[in-house]
Amino acid sequence: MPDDSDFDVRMFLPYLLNQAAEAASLEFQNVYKDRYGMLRNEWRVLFHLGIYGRMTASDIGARAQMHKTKISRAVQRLAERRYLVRTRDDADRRVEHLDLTKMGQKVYADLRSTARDYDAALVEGLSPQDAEYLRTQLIALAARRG
Amino acid sequence: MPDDSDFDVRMFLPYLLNQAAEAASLEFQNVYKDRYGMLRNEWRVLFHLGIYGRMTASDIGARAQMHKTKISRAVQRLAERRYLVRTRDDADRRVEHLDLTKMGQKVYADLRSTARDYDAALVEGLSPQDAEYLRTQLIALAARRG
DNA sequence: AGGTAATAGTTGTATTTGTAACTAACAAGG
DNA sequence: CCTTGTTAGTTACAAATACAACTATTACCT
Repeated sequence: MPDDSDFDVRMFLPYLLNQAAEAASLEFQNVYKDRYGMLRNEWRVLFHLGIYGRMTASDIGARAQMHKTKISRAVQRLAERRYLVRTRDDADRRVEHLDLTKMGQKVYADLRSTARDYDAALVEGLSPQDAEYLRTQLIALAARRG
Repeated sequence: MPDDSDFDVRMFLPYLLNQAAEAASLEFQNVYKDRYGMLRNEWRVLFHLGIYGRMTASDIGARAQMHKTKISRAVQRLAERRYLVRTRDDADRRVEHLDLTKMGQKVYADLRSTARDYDAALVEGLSPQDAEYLRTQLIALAARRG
C-alpha cells in the first residue's frame, strides 16, 4: 500500500487540465456560437478543413481524434448552413470529400483571426518561450496512446 | 485588419487544452466509472468533501467552479449510493451540510490513491520542476476571471 | 411588521452526447 | 462469383448537460 497522504487531488493533472480547458474555451465558445450558431465540434471540423483543404470525415477523425459520430453530425449541420459541400468519391462510393464553401472559408478566416487575438490574450503573462513550452507539453499529453 | 496568416489554429490554446484534458481524463474516468459507477461530477464532489470535510453545495460550487445544478444532481446520486449524508442546517434551513460516510471515505481514499499513481504516470517524462510549472500555468489559466 | 430582494437548492425541458447497432460499399480468398 | 471481413459513414436510443424557471427560506429596508 503506497503512502499517498501527501497527494493533493486538487493538483491532479486531469482535474487541472479540465478546469483550464473549460475556462479557456468559455469565451471563445461564445464567439462561434453567437456569430455563427456553431457548436464546438463544428468549429473543429471547420478549422480542419480550413487548414488542410479537402478532407474526408475519416481524415478529420484521425487528425482531430474525434469520434466519427461527432464528425457525422457536425458535417451535417455545417452542410445545412452551407459552410461546406459534400462530394461522393467516384472510385470508392463509401467515401465523401468535404470542402468549405466560399462562405465557409469566410467564417473560418474570421474565427481564425478572432482565435489568434484570443490566444494572445491567454498567454499574455507568459514569455514566448514559456508559451511555446506549454503548448508542447499539452501536445505530448494529448498524444498519449491515441 | 491584423495579419493572421501565420497563426496555426492547431496551436490554439483552448484546443490543445481540450485535447490534453480529454486524453488525460480518459483512463481515470474508467476507474471511477467501473469501480463505483460514478460520473465526473460525482468524483469532483466526492474529492472536495474528502479534502475539506463537511461542506455545503454552495461551498463546492465556489471551490470547484461547478454550476449548482451539476452539484445538486451529483449530490443526489452520491446520497443514493450512501457515499454521503445530507444534514439540514438548523440556523438556516435553506442550507444543507454534506458529509462523506465511512463508505464514501473509503471510496475517496481508493480513488485518491489511484489518482496519485495515474498522475505520476502522466508526468513521467517531466522533471519535477517542469511538472510543477505546468500545474501552475494551468491553475493560472483556470483562474482567469472566475 | 410588510414588502422586496437575495440566497440555497431543485426540477423541467430542450440540446447534446455516447454507445451500439446499422446500411452501404469495397476487398480478399477460395 | 460467393462468403467473410473490413471500412465509411449514419441512425436510434439512452444518458448527460445546459439553461431557465421554480420552491423555500432568509435578509434588508422603510
